[in-house]
Parts: sequence; C-alpha cells; structure tokens
Amino acid sequence: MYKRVLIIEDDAVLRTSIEQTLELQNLEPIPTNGFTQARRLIRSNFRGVILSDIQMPDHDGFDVLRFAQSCDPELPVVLLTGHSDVPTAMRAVRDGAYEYLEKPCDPQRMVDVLHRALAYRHLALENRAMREELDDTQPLDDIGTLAERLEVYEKQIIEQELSDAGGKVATAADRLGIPRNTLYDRMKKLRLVAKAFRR
Amino acid sequence: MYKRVLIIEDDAVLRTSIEQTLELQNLEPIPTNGFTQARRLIRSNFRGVILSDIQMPDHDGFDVLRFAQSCDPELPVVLLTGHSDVPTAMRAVRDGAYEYLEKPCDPQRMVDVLHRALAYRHLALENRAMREELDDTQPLDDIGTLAERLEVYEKQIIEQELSDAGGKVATAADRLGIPRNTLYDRMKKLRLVAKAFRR
DNA sequence: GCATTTTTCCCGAATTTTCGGACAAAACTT
DNA sequence: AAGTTTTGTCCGAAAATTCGGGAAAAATGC
Repeated sequence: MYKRVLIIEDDAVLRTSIEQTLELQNLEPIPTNGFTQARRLIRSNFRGVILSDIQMPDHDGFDVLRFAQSCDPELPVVLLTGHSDVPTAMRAVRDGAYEYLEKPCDPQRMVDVLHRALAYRHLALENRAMREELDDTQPLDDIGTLAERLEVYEKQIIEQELSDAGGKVATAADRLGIPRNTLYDRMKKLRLVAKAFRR
Repeated sequence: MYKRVLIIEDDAVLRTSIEQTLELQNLEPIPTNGFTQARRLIRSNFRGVILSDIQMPDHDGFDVLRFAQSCDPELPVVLLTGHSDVPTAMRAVRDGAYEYLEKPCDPQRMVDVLHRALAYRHLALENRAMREELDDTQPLDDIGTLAERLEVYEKQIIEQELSDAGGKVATAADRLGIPRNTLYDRMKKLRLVAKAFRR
C-alpha cells in the first residue's frame, strides 16, 4: 500500500507536527512549504496523496487542487482548513477535493482520512497499469484468418524468446524446441531479424 | 459510475428522508429497515455501498460492518451516528468502516461521502474484473515447444469463435477464413467438439 | 589479421497441413 | 413423413512446413 503524503503547509510548526504524526503512523510525509515547492512533485504517476493547507500566502489550496486535478483527476487532495473556512472547504470537495480536515484536527482522524485516500490512490494507479496491460493483449480479435491471427502470437513468442536469448538464434531455437533452420524459416516468414534483439 | 446505496435504517421517517436526498442527487437508494432485511443484498459483487445507522433495535451498525467486511473487505460501509456516539464511530472507522456521518448530517456532506465511497467501490470491482482477465492471459509462457505454445492460442481462438457461433462449425469456419473441413481437422487435433459450444 | 563462431540463405526429402469432394448420419423444416 | 440443411468423417492430391546438410557472408574473439 502507498504511504507517501505530500504536505503543503507554510506554517513550519504545524508542518513539523503533521510530519511527526504521519511518521508515527508508518506513513511517509514529504514536507513542502508551499505550492511552488510542491509543484514539481505533483504528477500523474505520484504514488501518494496530497495534504494541503487551504490558506497560504502565495497560492491557496484551490491552486493546489486545480493543478493536481489537471495533472491527474484521480490524485486525492485533502485540504486543511480553519474553522471559519469550512463552507469554502465543502465547496472544494464538490470541486474534486478528496476531503477536508478542520484545524486543529484530531491526528487519528487525519490518518484515517489519509489512509482512505491512499487506498483510493493505490486502486486508481493499479487500475491504470492493468488497463494498459490489457490494451496490449486485446487487439487480437475479430479480424483476419486463423493463420493470420496465430502469426501475431507466433511473432510475440519468437520475439520474446529471441529477446531473452539476446538475439542468439541458436539458443532461442533450442528453448523453442525446434531446429535452428526451422526458426530461421519462421523468422523469414514473420520478417524478423536477429540483429534487432542483440543487447 | 455506481449509484446504488443500500440504506439500513430502522427509523422510517429518517429512512425516507435519506432516500429522497439521494434520489435528488441522482443516486439509487435501496431502503431496508435493518440488518435482517439488508443481509441478503450484501454480497461481494454488490455494485454499490452501504449506509447504515449505528444504533438499531435488533442488530447494530457493527454487525452490519462485520458482515459486510466478511463478504468483501472492499465494500464501503458508511455509518450514521448520534452525537454521543462519535468516539464509537471513529473506532469503527479504524475497524474498517469507510466513514461516519454525525446525525443530523448535512445532506450535501452525505452525498459527497457517498460519492467518494461509490468511486472507491467502482475502482475496487473494476480492478478485480481486470485482474481476472489478466490471469486468463498470463499462463502463456516458458514451457513447451513453439508448436505446443501456439496450440494453446489456436485452441482459444477456435473456442472463442465456436462459442460465438453457438457451436455451428460452418459459420465459425467462415469467420476464421478457412474451409469447414480444415476446421474439423484442427478441432480433431485439439480435441475440441462442437457439441460443447451449443447454446 | 586470422580463426572461430554465428547468421543467413539454398536445397531437397520427409512430414504435416490444407482443402475440396463425397457421403452417411443427424437435425431441422414444413 | 418427406425434403432440406447441417454435421461429422474419410479420402487423396496439392500446398506448406519441417528439418538436416551444406555453404557463403557477417560478426566476434584473440
């Protein structure tokens, strides 16, 4: 499970306090003092979540939220808010923030929320990775004759074995249980050259 | 995105009120008056989340939570709690509840939380489905001669086409771009019988 | 630069696969 | 129940693939 929490908080005291709380709960805080510092860490494949103060001198929590959402709509942003700003925070939640926490907040509450956000993030990225893998294997349907469809697989298998053997046709043929010459025959038909697999 | 929310609430007035709130937000409430009634709807592939009162005459929210978790640890359970029970609810969250809502709660807050829970649920089930699909395509490695490995794929392709054609060998052969007799030849070699694909 | 390995191609025979024709049995129309 | 379609099987010739031997070209090692 993911553990990284990108903290965006200008108040050094509060930031350190949060850091300690998270460390005690076996999370990995990444402290930053504002949007500018955090910005370069926010990307679509960030394996963690964001915990940002909503009121800050240079940029506010909404800037963080907007930027994070633009990088990845499935990157959870938890907002820290003063009591007076609760209505604002609730609106932020409707705008895509994952959750808000009222300052000062119960540490246990904070880690509960962050754990949920991390679980969500984990699922979202795992999902994305699997989707990509599936896309690779999907386009093997519908069209073409049986022999044509099989050629796709044959090509994949031979490429795999050739790649494992570092382009050595002899060993690849061995692992495939066929004579060298036969593999050359197949390679010619599939327009494969051993050179492409040298390492 | 999923919309179903299984409501477990003994107070008919509150239940109806929640129902209306959810319907207005384009969600699909499934009202029940208690654990007994809800139990048969809770299963590992339930495409929605649970919203349960924590204090009820027959069984309490913990029974619901325990049962739901035993069916599926990734099935979110949101608990409704009176003000005095907040500490209990927070403990429940640590025990696996997705979130708690303090009664009487802001309707907007409720739908926000439910939406998050539904999004999580959606990801969790999608994930599971993809994992199964990937497991199917995985065992295509390492062992056997080239011809043997290809036979696995050939079998899959023919099975697929035969299944689509409802066991009609002629149409399957057509879709595969080979004569009927050839398909019979292949089927014999692969020990496939058309009967198994009739519907 | 020279020896050795490896790639790549060609040949031809043995084997396998393809595919059309034919046909009995089974299944379905009407 | 007769007629039509579909299934499943066998045959045999044409086509494709396999595979061992061989040999030139290219790459690699020393």
